[in-house]
Amino acid sequence: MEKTRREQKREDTINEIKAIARHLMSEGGTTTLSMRPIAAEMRMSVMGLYRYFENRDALLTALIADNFNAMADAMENARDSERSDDPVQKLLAVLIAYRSWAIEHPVDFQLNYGNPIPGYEAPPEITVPAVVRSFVVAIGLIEEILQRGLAIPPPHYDHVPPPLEAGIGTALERYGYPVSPLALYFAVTGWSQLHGVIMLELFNHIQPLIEDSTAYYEAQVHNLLYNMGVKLP
Amino acid sequence: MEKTRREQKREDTINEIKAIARHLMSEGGTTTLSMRPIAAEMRMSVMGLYRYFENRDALLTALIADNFNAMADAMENARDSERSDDPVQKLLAVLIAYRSWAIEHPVDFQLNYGNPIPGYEAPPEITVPAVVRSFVVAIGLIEEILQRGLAIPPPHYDHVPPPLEAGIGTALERYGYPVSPLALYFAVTGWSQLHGVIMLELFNHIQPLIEDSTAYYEAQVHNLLYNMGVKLP
DNA sequence: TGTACATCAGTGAACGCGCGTTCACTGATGTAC
DNA sequence: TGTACATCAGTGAACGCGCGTTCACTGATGTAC
Repeated sequence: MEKTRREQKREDTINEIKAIARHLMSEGGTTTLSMRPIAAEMRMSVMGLYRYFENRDALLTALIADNFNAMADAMENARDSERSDDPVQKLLAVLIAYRSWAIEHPVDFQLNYGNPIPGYEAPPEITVPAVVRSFVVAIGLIEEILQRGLAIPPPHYDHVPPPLEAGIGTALERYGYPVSPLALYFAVTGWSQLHGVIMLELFNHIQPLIEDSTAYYEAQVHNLLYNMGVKLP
Repeated sequence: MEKTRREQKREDTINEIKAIARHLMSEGGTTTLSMRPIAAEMRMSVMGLYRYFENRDALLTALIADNFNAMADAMENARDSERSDDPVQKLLAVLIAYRSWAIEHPVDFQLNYGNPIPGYEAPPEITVPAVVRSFVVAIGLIEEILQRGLAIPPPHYDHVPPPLEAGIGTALERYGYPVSPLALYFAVTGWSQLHGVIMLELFNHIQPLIEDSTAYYEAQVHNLLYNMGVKLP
């Protein structure tokens, strides 16, 4: 079914609204996004916007959903376009792509992972599947690395710490993803470690100590893999 | 010199304003703090507040300075009240105290490390010394651990990665703190890793995967030390 | 192909609200002699 | 100890602004016959 002119124009307008919203957030922060400046920027009355989004929260939800999907796209793309078949190389590419996306889209990353917006809560049925998508990319590669014996974790790190076993088990059941508990544990560990690097960089906290934050992130990624017992070239 | 009744009352009022500001931020977020609700909560006219803080930004600055100092207090206190003389035990206590402070003061932590507040920038001459204080606690213990040979870092982690040497060197000169580059590098690494864990916990991102976030944090702290080559009991 | 009608895009005034800050003020507390 | 004065705490109206959303509307685009 082809798009009518009207449908096409509608889609364009929606994208324009989103783009302007992102731009305004880059200047005024994510937590104070408001409809009126968007309308002004578009040379349109405020109420015109309500033809496209039921209210401000609906616009936020659309932006957040876009962001999670774009991030997952970037990660999947990094995995699939890595020349080597080595899952270690693929994982490296995916983790690098994760930060690249965040640094190239600081406001979008902030909208998803920064302060909650007062009075707004993202509907889980929208966000959870999108988050799971990007998580699956990393965890799939970790599982493959473990199964193929490409990593030999040291004794203190070759098992899920006992107090965490229950929680990890519950999570695996809930999302029904067939993967070992250790792979999930490694994925969470890596996520939280790299998340900190990205957040500190995004808000300029780490720059006074580290000049080259790209090199710093890469060093952290290498540490992560070394500590899992992966042999890097 | 003793405080007059008036001075004492003034101090009390300032503390009351701050406490109410913190409470309001815990409900409405840090980025939308405003003067009028504070005044309302105190059953005072808005303009009364301006006797105590020149404007909203001055109030924010005071809150942020308090936070950094309280955090440094908590860390110094953990170091000094650790029974053992072992710097490894002291470092463990300090790192645990760091998270405890964040979890017990989520809004304060968010104010210092979360989204920047639109239109506001904390004056560095206030924040930098306060941040340095808490950094010094951790890095001093790391340096002692290294000097006393209590940690034998593995080959991939016993030196600052070459692309980072320059930046680390500059930072050491700037702050004039007599410590080895490797100690600073370890401190930054630990900071960024644990920062991620805390941020994800604070905004409820990690809870679906990890039930016991205290145990998770402790596992991360142990990993951190293991990877530095510290022998833990 | 032409026309009547339905749908959609966008307008503009208004409501009720909240914001930081200004200004000129009143009354209470402290101080100097 | 008493009094005149200075300082401080707090008030209340007003300014000019921005916000999300309501309502009733006009004009353009598409569709059915």
